[in-house]
Amino acid sequence: MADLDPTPFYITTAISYPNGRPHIGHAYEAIAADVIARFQRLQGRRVRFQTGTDEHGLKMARKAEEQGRSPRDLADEMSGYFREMCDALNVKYDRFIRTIEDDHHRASQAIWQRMEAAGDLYLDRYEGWYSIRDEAYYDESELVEGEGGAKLSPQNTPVEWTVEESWFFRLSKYQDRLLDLLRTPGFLEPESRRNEMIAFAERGLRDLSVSRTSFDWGVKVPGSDNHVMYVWVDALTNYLTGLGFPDDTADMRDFWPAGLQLIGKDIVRFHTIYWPAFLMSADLPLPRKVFGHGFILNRGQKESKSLGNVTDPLELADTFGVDPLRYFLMREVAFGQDGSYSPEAIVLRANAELSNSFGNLAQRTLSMIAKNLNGALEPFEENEADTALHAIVADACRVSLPREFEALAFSSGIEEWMRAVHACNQYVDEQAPWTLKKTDPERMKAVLLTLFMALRDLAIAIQPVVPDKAAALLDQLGIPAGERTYAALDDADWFMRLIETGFAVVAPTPIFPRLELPQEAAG
RNA sequence: CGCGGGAUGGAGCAGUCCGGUAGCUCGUCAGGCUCAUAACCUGAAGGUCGUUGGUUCAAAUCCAACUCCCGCAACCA
Repeated sequence: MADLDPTPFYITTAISYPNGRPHIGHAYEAIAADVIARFQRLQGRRVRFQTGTDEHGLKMARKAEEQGRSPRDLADEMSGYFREMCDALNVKYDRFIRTIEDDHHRASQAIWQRMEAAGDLYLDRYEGWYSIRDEAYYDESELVEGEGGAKLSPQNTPVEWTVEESWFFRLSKYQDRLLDLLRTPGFLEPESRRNEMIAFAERGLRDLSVSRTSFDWGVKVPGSDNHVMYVWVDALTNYLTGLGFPDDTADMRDFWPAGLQLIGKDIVRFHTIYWPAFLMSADLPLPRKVFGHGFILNRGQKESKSLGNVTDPLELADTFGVDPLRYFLMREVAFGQDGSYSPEAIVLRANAELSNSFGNLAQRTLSMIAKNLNGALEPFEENEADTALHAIVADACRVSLPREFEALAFSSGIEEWMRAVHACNQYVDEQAPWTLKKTDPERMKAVLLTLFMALRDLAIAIQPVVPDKAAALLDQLGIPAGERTYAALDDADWFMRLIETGFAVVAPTPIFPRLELPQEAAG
């Protein structure tokens, strides 16, 4: 049956913990989610995309104290950087959520009460070896022995046996259902992460401490004013908050459960064990898919403040441009695995594929049309070579790229697209329109307009990855804003309609100028 | 026996689940073209797919063992 009713699709990123500024990893996740959101929109689906910041918890409170200001003040400033990053990278969220917001507190308390009503919360004591300096509990087995047999944390800080009153969540109760869920194909990808989580759950799940009394920067536990919720309880709930939970809103009905929750590989456990268990307890549907992407390494090393190799993603965007950066990240790294970046790699990839292959194809084609056809579009007769090229381009744009993107295999999807680009350049060379200009102007016209049509398909297809650049090219091609969806790729009449509008190609300016390696990076 | 990731032509990476012409970007060499962003196109050289053994008509891909590399305190996706 034809899918006339567009299926709603809800995609979320993890919300970022803003106790530091955004780094390349945050940018990567936001960009990937945005690419998926744009892709699904082009497919005709109703998409809702949420990202934001997770601002509660001890680390934020402590950081604010260090700086002699309120946690709220710190959160306001830091959260702003994350929002700015999204805006600068052309990440088009429907909501940028902040966990300090009132509706989020309300939603978190509501899910808490549902878990409590289900009999899954109980008050007990949290006991263990606590390091005041690390602000963390350690297991007996993690401790090391210091001088005179003193017990020390793995960081060589003193620990003492501490007892704290805490609410617990009956995670153990959900072990079997969670294992079933984790074994469900497609729920957790990529597969390596899935195996890891199954192994974790099989080892046995212990009840989870879900409240703290040692600080108050968080969501208050209903009925226990001296407790705040463990940050993950409230953080995970953000995905519901944005849809209006606990109210019975249209957004909740349409968009929950989420179609895809995109997260980093380090927080897979929270999203595929704790989160589904909370949802089961609250009797809410479970997300359809969780994907744990890999890390972006700086020349093969993890970025860290101590190594001093942290790069501001906005600097990268300034230096290389937003779209080339987006393209690089989606093209260079196999989604799900770790990847590596460097200024050289970005310049190399963007120049080779965007500037030399695709950008130059557009430039040479449009220049010739402007120069030799006065920019005019006309009906023409297609020969076998033209038909063959059309078939290659159409297949890449309508079949291969969408298939790969649907599977979150962005790199191979783009590779398929590049194949079509190469086929176009090859076609230009074989047809040699500059020769036809003298020998067979009619044939030259057919060649140039065949390329024009190919460019339009290629530009439409690649929009999710390089939205601004693709739009600029589609503008040069005169494609109306409303005719740039994937459905338009199946429209057989667009070219005739465009001709009728009298649109004329003007001498183009390069869409993807070649990038230069910055001086400091070159040395 | 902690957990996980990785080892594929000169460099960086796909492919491994569902065995069957080893793919991509860059680099090298030779040629073509001159419309175009010193871009484009063609051809060539270069790989025992970490090691060893096994299964199979057939293994980068499945099985077993082994070697080496990288993460796993904090910052942190």
